[in-house]
Formats: sequence, structure tokens, C-alpha cells
Amino acid sequence: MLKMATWNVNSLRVRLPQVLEWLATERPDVLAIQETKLPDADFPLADIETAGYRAIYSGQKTYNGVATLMRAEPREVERDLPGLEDPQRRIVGATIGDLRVLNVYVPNGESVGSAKYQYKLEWIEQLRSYLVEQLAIHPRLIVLGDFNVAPEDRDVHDPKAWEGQVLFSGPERAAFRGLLATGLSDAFRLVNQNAGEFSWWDYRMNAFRRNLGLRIDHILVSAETARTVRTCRIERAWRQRERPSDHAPVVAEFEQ
DNA sequence: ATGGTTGCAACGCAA
Repeated sequence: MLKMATWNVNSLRVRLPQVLEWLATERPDVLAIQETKLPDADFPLADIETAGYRAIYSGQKTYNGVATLMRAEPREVERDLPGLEDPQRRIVGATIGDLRVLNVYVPNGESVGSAKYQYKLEWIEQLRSYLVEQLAIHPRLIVLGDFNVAPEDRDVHDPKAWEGQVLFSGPERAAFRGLLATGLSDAFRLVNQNAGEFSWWDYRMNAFRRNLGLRIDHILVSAETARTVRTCRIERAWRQRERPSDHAPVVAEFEQ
């Protein structure tokens, strides 16, 4: 079984001990991390390598930043979204074995109608055209990360209250469906049809304790890869820990 | 009810 995961860690500096413990416990083949919030010069490569992993990363000071940790040697590494001049570090891609793996941190969007919301929609559209190109080259494609979009009512604790709000607005959900329309499937929904399974809970208002969450972290797989998905789960327990990220890891297992 | 919490970095900004 090949095991791949995504986790928005909200500062790799703060969460490094949890990431190392998580790697030791789960032993995944690939872990995609978002919101590292540190420049490449400060990336804790030695700790990652001691844990038995290689790493590729694209970071910046204070905000954003992505890293992919893996056992195998990465090839054809890319750190930019083609066609978008963007100082924000939000994507890192690599070929790992016979899989093409894209790790993404989609913009949050702040609020509907804001400049950041517009940037979010443009970023997703740019990602969509890139996926069309990538799928033509790599039939075994996996796109995983923090998409900052809850696709459906069952991915939101209170869809009526969230209707029209950022992370769940119509245009964001339509943009997300556009990503799927390139030929990708949501790995979680291939194996789990439950409502009320979330990957992110706000730090405020005791949202986790009350399970006021959204499912916004996803593992999208091409048709050829979808056939091999065996499990996909959200590891809520890591959101319950002392000093947690506001996101839980999402893990998928594939038959080799 | 426009709140509240966390991380970064220095105080407001982003999420």
C-alpha cells in the first residue's frame, strides 16, 4: 500500500515536533504540508532527513509556504504555477515513482467580493488550466492540499449559515467543480459518503469541541489513480492535541 | 453579536 497525506500545519516551526511524531507513527510515503510560514533558508531539512524523508519546499517569510516530504527521490520539481506571476509560495510539484504529485495551498479568499477573493478565484482557474496540461503528460496525477473550499453541503456543519460565505460561496464551489471536471476525483468521496466529516475547525469559539468545522483539505486523483484508492480518512485526533494546527491530516492509501 | 484565537513579529495582518 502506498500512503499519501496532506496537512496544513499552520507554522512548521511550531508544529515540527508534531510532524516528526506523525511521520514516525504513520510512516507515509508522501506528506504534503501547507502554511510552513518560513523561508527556505530556515527549512528544518536535517530533522526531516533524520526521520528518513527527503523534502522539497517553497517557502517565504511569515505567510504561506508548502513542502512535500517523501521517501523516494523527487524528480521534475516545480515551484511555480505556470502563467501566474506570484510572489506567494503556494505550490510545489514533483514526480515520485510513477506518480505526479502537486501540493497546493489555495488562497483563503478573506471575504466574498474582496481583492483576495478575486485572487483566489483567479488562482484556482490558473491551477485548472495547469491540471489540464499535467493530466495530458501524467495520467497518474494526485493533487493534494488545502483547497480552502468546502465542496458540498455535507462538508459544512451548517450549510444554511455558510451559504454565500467565503470557503463555501457559489463561485468557489463552481471553481472547485472546475478542477474535478479536468478528470479528477475527490478521494475521500470515493470511499466515504458521510456528512459532518471535517478537516478544519476555527481556533475560536470552541469550534472543534462543538464540531463546527468544514472539509476543505482534499486529495484529488486522476481516473487511473482513482481505481487504486483503498482508504481515505481524516485524523481528527491531531486537531484535539495540545497546541494543534487548526487543520487535521487527511490520509489516503492506494493499492500498488 | 462582525465577536473569538493562533502565529508572526512587533502591532496589525492573515487565517
